[in-house]
Amino acid sequence: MVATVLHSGVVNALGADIVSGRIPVGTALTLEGIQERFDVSRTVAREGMRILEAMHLVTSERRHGIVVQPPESWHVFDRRVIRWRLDSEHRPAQLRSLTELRIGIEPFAAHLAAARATEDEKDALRQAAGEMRVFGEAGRLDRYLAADIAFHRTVLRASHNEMYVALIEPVIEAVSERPLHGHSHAYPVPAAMDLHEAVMLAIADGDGAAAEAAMLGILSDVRSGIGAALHADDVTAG
Amino acid sequence: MVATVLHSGVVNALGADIVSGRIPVGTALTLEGIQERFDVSRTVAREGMRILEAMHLVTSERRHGIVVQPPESWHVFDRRVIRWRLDSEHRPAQLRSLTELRIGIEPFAAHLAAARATEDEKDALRQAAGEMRVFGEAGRLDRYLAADIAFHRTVLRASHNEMYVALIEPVIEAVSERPLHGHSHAYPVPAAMDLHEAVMLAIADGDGAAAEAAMLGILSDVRSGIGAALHADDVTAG
DNA sequence: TCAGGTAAAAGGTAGCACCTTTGATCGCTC
DNA sequence: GAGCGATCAAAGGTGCTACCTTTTACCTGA
Repeated sequence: MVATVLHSGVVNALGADIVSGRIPVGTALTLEGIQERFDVSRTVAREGMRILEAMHLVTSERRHGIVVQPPESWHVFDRRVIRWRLDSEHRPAQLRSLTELRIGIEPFAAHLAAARATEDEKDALRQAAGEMRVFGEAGRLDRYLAADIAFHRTVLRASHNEMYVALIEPVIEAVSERPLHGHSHAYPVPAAMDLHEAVMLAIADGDGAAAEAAMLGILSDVRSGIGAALHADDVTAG
Repeated sequence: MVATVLHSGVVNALGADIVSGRIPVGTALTLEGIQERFDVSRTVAREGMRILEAMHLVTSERRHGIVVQPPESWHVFDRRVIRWRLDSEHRPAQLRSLTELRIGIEPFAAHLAAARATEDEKDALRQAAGEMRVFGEAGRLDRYLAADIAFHRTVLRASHNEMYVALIEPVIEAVSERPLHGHSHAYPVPAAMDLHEAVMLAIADGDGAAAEAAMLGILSDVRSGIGAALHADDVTAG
């Protein structure tokens, strides 16, 4: 928490506290309280609050103080909000949300990639799929996972849609954590390698429908893993 | 642009300028320049910059000033960034991105909704689907569109995934603009009403696969509308 | 070519005036 | 005496000014 700039220390600490629920919704902070807690000047406290306000974690009103907002209004795609939730006890809920998001967007991202991938991106996909095969068969799990991550990252980038691109980090987070999501069978399976190869070939071939279908195949076991949580009652964030 | 708080005026003006490209990437602003342009104090200028910095529209470095960042680093899901892009000459590109996002997320949102919708949400879907039928057959286009919007909004909300919920406004924006996306045939068609009804019934019935399939049907003509733009070269944001 | 000086610009501090909202107190009426 | 409106003080964010500190790009000169 060594802050090159002071306000980022304030933001990180308070943001994590709010997102984790340690500071409950509705709590009214004051600038003076923040100044004292972090031993900073009013300016620093105010700039920190502006940042949290931009994330919709708090609102600031005269006479009312700085009021912690409910999760519904948070900017849940903000990198820092995601990070804070992953670092809190809400990590499982955050990973579930991310995985569901991934299930939604990856198939059509593959479709778009088939239409828009550059030669460089196609090369990167070929290499990633190849490495998954090689390291998967060799039992090199770490390298296999790295190739897997590179593959999915490249597909999203190759969609050339800035919103899909913006979701790369969150999706990668979900990909990396896959084993935690009820995905019980041994991790590198031949079927997965085949499917990644199919996605790669379809994208290289410009066949959007095939790329989408193959990506759906990759996600099918993630979907069944999520299935158990589908009727979960505690799906509200916070 | 009447700003109850001064810094929001600064943020809105500069944000729109940056996002539209009127202030090119790499431009270095200074606090002093901002103070003069908007006739505000240093405090206000700094707080405004903190907000733009939180959106990753600018970075602020000593000696360099406040440097405008490239579109890749923007927080493209920030409501204000989307709004500014929609209000700029990049509106078509933004709508295309949003429509592609919608195509990705709505089917699985329907799937999730089938598992998680509350009774109230199911009621809202029934009502929206019913109104689409009634107003569609009566030729009341405005009411038909309103019901359509309510329907899609409710499906996303019923997914009970905060990330899908956070995408409601952007998706609605795309839904409202559908006619602009090469969607050429007359707007309220019986097939659309049938499909919305099918989604509603599947969700009410808890049948995720059916809900997803029906939603894919709703999106099929949006997808064909996008098809023309699939190989567009100017897909980079900014 | 490298060392050191210089200055630009953000980072940070301090403190004041002001505005809005809240809520308590006071006084008037019935 | 009870209720109701007016007034006033305090809280706390908003905004401004002034000034010092720190970083670092860039220039100068050996």
